[in-house]
Amino acid sequence: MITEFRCSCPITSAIDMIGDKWSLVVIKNMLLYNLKTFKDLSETNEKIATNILASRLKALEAKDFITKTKPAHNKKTNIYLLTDKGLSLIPIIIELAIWGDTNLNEIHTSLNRDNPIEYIKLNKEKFVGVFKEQYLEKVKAATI
Amino acid sequence: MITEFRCSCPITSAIDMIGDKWSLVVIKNMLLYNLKTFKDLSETNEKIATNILASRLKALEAKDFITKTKPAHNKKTNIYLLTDKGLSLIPIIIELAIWGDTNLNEIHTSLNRDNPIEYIKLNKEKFVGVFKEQYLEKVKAATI
DNA sequence: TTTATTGCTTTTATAACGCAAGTAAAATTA
DNA sequence: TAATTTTACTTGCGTTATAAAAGCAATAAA
Repeated sequence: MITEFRCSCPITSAIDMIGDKWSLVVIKNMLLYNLKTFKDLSETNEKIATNILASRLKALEAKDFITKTKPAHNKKTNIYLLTDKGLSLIPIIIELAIWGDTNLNEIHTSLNRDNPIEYIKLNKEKFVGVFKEQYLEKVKAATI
Repeated sequence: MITEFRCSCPITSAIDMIGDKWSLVVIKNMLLYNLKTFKDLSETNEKIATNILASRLKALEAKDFITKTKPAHNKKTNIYLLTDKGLSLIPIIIELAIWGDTNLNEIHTSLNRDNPIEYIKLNKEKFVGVFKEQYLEKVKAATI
């Protein structure tokens, strides 16, 4: 999967990089639910097919959004973690969350209302940092 | 093209609605360059195929992101305009612009540097309103 | 009245996605 | 230690989405 850029517009180019059906969904699940393994990521509500997940993880690693490492004590399980570049997508994910929450509740009645999205809306900038720190803290805690 | 929601996550659902390869690109071109006709939208740098454009405009109208009207004095040209719901995507588009500008310049050397994106970064919230007002003003000016 | 423009549709081809099954290596259980 | 399970994929094949090119009807301009 080679990323080809349609033109020199940064918006269109951003969509060329992460605007497919699955990339941001995978990154969201890593970020918000702290999912790290192939199995975890394959068992989410979105029900991604394993071949698609495999190809997407490979592409995300090639684009430096995630890293793939095997922990010393476990030769079987791969650990996928978000890089700084992956974390730089948080503002986009937050805007998608706000938009979805605000605009899709009428159409999509089964939308999840458990997220404290009102808080996020009022403090967007703050939550970019909050999400990033939370994620990095969880990663750190799991490593120790 | 029926939108089916993969699950009840607002982020995934937002992607289900506008996360295809073309929807946000078409909306961006309407918003930033004030493009209104099929011809205008088919002649952008992205070089969308006319069959894709036709299907995307139909879907965007069905989802209430745009309206399609024929002006009284011209029975040939259709005018496509963004609705309030279409304009509600501005924050997402802004984040994509900022992200693309910040992260893609090394990879994608031909990225357009003419946009005053540094201003936008420093005043995100303000520019959501600015873009919306600019668009509505242009539409209004063209109607009179 | 001829020609050009606009807004598409149709056709055909290719790429992406999705389901089901299979596989290999590691880890767990009997 | 052997058998089973788990994890992380790959493979094959059918379906859907996207793309390039051509065509066409209605309107507008010359």
